[in-house]
Amino acid sequence: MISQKAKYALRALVALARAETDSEALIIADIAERNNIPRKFLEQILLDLKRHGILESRRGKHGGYALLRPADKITFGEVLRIVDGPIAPLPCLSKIAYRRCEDCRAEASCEVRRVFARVAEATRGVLDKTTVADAIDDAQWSAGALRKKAQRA
Amino acid sequence: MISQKAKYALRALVALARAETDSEALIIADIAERNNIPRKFLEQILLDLKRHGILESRRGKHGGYALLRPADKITFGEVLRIVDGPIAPLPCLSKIAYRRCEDCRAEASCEVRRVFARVAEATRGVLDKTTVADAIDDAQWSAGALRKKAQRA
DNA sequence: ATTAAACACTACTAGTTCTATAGACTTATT
DNA sequence: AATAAGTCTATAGAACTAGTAGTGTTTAAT
Repeated sequence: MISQKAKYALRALVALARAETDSEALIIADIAERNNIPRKFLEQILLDLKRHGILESRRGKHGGYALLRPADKITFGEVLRIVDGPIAPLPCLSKIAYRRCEDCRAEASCEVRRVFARVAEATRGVLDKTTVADAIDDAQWSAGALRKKAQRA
Repeated sequence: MISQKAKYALRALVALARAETDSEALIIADIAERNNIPRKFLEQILLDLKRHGILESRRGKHGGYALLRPADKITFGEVLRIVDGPIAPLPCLSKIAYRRCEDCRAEASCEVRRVFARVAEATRGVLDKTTVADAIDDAQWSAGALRKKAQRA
């Protein structure tokens, strides 16, 4: 399960990506209210995303948040790693924070690790390839439209 | 990240599956010691797996634990659901414990949900198809042996 | 019948993480 | 100067994690 925080972060990014189209900046209070996110909690999240190079902000009147990069350059995986930490199912499989499983006798021959290496690969295959822009596109498509994407790709 | 408990459970099952070949029962203390698992903690875990139809046990002298089903009928997914609860990355995507995301305005059009539905599918694709027997086989194979499995399948 | 070996069950706990909330501060606009 | 917005730090309750402890029950060997 991803955290509530990650869910909020991703919802906020989707909202900001939609606003991007009209090149308007959004203020925290609006994002929070429109997406059922506790305002003060969202403040921390957006600030964190800013510090990690996902968002930019302006203070004062007419301030607000906007994407720093285009929505098709922000992957779910990147956001998740910032907000929730490693995606890997085991510490010994993490790219960003490798840690040996202290109680594991021999990592190289660990059966559990081998299976979860495949899990990690599968989830990264989705998360590191799916961008915020993709998520918005998906939502606009009806069932039949999936064919069209396949054709384009 | 899966819990430490799940890691212990899977390691214990691998040990039991290996013992199965020689049709011997293993006692908790041995499994614990040989796999670096706290003994009393493991007791709880194995008991839970027994209650869920994965293991059988005998009490008293010459007692111990054994797999109730053959190792190729026990999937990682099943074990994980018993020990850690739902595998799904969002409550609204869980098969065994569906729960609406309370703060979500419209589930059907939720962009985050759509992306994680693909993640869920990918991880289930591995976890529900990989058995304890597979895990042991994998570990015995050298690199080239992967080809052989593909041929068999 | 006793004893020892093993599983069965319940309760508890220290530490950590999650999900916020609160409040003071800084910056920009009007 | 007043107001609207983001920035930063601290705190706190609830839930979860990873155990530990202790007692009870069953089985087999003597």
